[in-house]
Amino acid sequence: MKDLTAQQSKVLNCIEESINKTGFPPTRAEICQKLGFKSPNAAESHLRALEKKDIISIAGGSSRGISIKNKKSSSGGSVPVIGLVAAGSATLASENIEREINVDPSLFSKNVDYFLKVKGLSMIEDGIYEDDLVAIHKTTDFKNGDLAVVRTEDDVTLKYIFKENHKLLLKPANKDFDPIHIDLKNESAEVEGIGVGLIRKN
Amino acid sequence: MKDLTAQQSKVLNCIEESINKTGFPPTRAEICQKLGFKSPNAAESHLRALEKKDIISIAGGSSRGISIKNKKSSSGGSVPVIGLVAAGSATLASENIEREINVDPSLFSKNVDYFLKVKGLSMIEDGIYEDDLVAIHKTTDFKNGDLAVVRTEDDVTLKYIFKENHKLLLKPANKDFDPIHIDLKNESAEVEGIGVGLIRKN
DNA sequence: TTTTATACTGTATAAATATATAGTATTTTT
DNA sequence: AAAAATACTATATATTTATACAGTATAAAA
Repeated sequence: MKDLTAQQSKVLNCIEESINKTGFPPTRAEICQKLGFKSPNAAESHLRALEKKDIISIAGGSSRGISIKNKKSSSGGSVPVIGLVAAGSATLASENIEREINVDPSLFSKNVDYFLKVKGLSMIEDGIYEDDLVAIHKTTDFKNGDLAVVRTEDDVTLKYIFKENHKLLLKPANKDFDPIHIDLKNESAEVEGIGVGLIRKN
Repeated sequence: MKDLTAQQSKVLNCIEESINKTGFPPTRAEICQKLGFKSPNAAESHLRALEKKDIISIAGGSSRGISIKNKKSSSGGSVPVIGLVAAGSATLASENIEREINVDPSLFSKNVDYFLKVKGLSMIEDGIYEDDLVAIHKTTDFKNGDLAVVRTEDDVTLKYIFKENHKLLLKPANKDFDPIHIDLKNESAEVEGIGVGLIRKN
């Protein structure tokens, strides 16, 4: 999905606020009043930009004809939290799920299938701490440098991944930890997913 | 609650249908069209009856200004995201809100009033990066060592806070940044809230 | 470099809309 | 039996509202 500009976000937010508060979408003039614009065309053009980006739809020829597209279901997505130790086997089996949390699926760039609770300090230099919840998008695809959940023959680990031909490099972000080199000719390794975000509880 | 007549129920149903289908309430004319009335006043008087029975409210002087009363509370926890630059003034004013995200309120230890989008690298050594969203619980209370949103005379900043008598220490987590010392006898500073969590989007 | 997108002000107007007024008729409540 | 509510048609109009057109200016993309 295309990113919204700061102003477009404000307009979108203004629409949401209006619907929540009054029960119906705002007029151009109301958007202008709330955001301090002096011309109705300021609102109009932002609305058209949002429409172009498929965020809202505008019913032609009717007042307040704005509706927000792909509204998520009320409860939002419930996403399981899994301990890193357990991530190896049947990842999403219920016995591995520590809890479920509700998150806005639109929060992260890609769909989040589960949160991985981080153990150890191997990624600490890049701001990933013990007990942080790393949002994982399940996929076997990755680009070099992605943060990946990798299942090796005897472990599951969260590292930066680099692949060159049959050689896999799993690189930690901690100088006290050594990178892991895997030769796919001799050993097996599978990418379970990539990290697309992080949640930390203080 | 007073009972609705058959016609009033039809009109109410028509309103609900319109909101579900289009995202906004109907006009008088649209109600007439759907229910086969030939005069806009037919719809009007039914609406006034529904208003009198406290089923709906009608916003005077605005089109489609119908809203159905006692609706369920809106989506779970919708929490605004605010840029650090804007955090100073009218913090939660709509023009400062970049977007809203839905989060599980139980996710963090304390109630989250807003997310602060981090600017700069002053907390990078403790895993708080630029554009991270720090979950802020609005309060003026704090303990020494808390991560606090502090409004000084000319800035708003996110730092570790330590207070001893009239002296305030705002400590960054980056050796390239100097701690800020504030003598409350000479300068003013206010704690706007404390950080209770963090969300990062990759 | 040119084009496209963003981000507005300012003015104007056709169309959409709420809303008042004047009726008629039936049903329900007091 | 009278008053009030219901349930409409019909017409009119002030206001709201969407929307087009003409500009200016800046930033980003091609």
